[in-house]
Amino acid sequence: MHPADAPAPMTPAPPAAAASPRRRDAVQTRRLLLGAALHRFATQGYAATTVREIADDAGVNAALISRYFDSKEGLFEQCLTGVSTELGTTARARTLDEVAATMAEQLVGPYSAEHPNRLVLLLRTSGDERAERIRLETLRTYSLGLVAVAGGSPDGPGGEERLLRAQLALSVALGVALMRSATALEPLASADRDDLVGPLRSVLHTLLAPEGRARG
Amino acid sequence: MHPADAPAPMTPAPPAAAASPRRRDAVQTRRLLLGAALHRFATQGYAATTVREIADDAGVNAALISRYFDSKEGLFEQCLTGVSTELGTTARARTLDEVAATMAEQLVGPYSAEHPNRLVLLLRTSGDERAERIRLETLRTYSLGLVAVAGGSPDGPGGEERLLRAQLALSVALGVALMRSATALEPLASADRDDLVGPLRSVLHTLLAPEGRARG
DNA sequence: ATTATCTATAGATCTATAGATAATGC
DNA sequence: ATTATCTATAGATCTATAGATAATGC
Repeated sequence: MHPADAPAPMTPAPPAAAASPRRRDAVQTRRLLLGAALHRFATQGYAATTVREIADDAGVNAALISRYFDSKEGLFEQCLTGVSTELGTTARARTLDEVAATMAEQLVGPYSAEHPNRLVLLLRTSGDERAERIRLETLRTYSLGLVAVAGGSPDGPGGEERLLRAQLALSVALGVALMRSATALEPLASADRDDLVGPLRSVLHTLLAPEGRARG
Repeated sequence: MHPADAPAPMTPAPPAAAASPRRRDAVQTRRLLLGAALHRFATQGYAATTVREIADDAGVNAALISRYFDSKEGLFEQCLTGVSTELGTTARARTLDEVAATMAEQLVGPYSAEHPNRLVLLLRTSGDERAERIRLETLRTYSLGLVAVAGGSPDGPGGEERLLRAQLALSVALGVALMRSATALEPLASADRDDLVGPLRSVLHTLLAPEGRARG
């Protein structure tokens, strides 16, 4: 009931039955760790999360984080990479309305509630240079994509302003994501897809639509 | 030049001259600690910040944090309280355009660049219950204020949607603040007041203006 | 004498890792 | 024999605090 307390492990963990034999599946273990890490890092941030928490959530031993990801830092980096490619795949929207719909879904997600939005990971920092580059590159690509969907170009006259506006639009999505993840402010915290899609559409059109069509 | 590296101390610190005698000003020390803490907590978050960093920035001994604020947690709480009252005082805007102007100024601030926006503190969590309450209350008050400025009421038919939209508007400001503080995404990161105020105004009107006037 | 400040440190983490244990494959 | 997993722990923090030091006021 208290979403901040104990994020359920990705898998109900060893069902505590008669001492089940050791699981022994490197691929699955890697997956479980990534999932648990994504959740913790997104919810609490990098520094506030311990490798022990992640391992416990995943139901495996903490030493395996070093084994499979070298370090906590390496695990964080892999989480970022995951979100980045995931975003790349999702970016199929061809119109601003589709972008709004996608954003709304990402905000509410199959995740949310217990499972926070993966987007917020793009606002979490670890201090690591390499992670920083991944994050920046992802945001840059995303905002350039927005400019393209809006039918503009980031070059030429007015291009920089279009890019700025796209980044502001992106800030909206990330801001909402973080607000929902970091606060219990109602009604925002429990707004559903349909509550969000309308306002998001308006904002996207206002910021990005070619002049003269501010409202969808 | 690297804003993330070494946030300049609030005061050039002991000018390293011939061993100056101990400063001895409790009020000033408290102020210096609060300022340094605000900066660090906003930039790095609670967990990633050490009391030692804060004390060094302020140019005083770390033990004084316990003395004047009981604990790191107490210091964080005081920072939040500060931002909260500061926001209360600023909230003099009577129109959406004034709100946009205020937001733009807060985003660029007398702070920014080296000094990050204080707003982002509202998205930083420490896990402490009391801090959480302060934060939530501040956000609630702010969003209710936005509804009022827009000439609406949070009660009655459509009231909840107006409140949701106000919270989305607030998310925009906080999202932009955090983006600028956490990433070097250009042109957003170095946009100035004038670059921001126009788009912000559009967004505020879109989200909050009484029907029919989407654009300023 | 009072009180602001600093020194030194106890106690509690937290990450990373060396080496032991236990499944699986041959 | 190989390799996934776990145990145990070294070493590096980090916070909080007891008690020493140094300004100021009387």
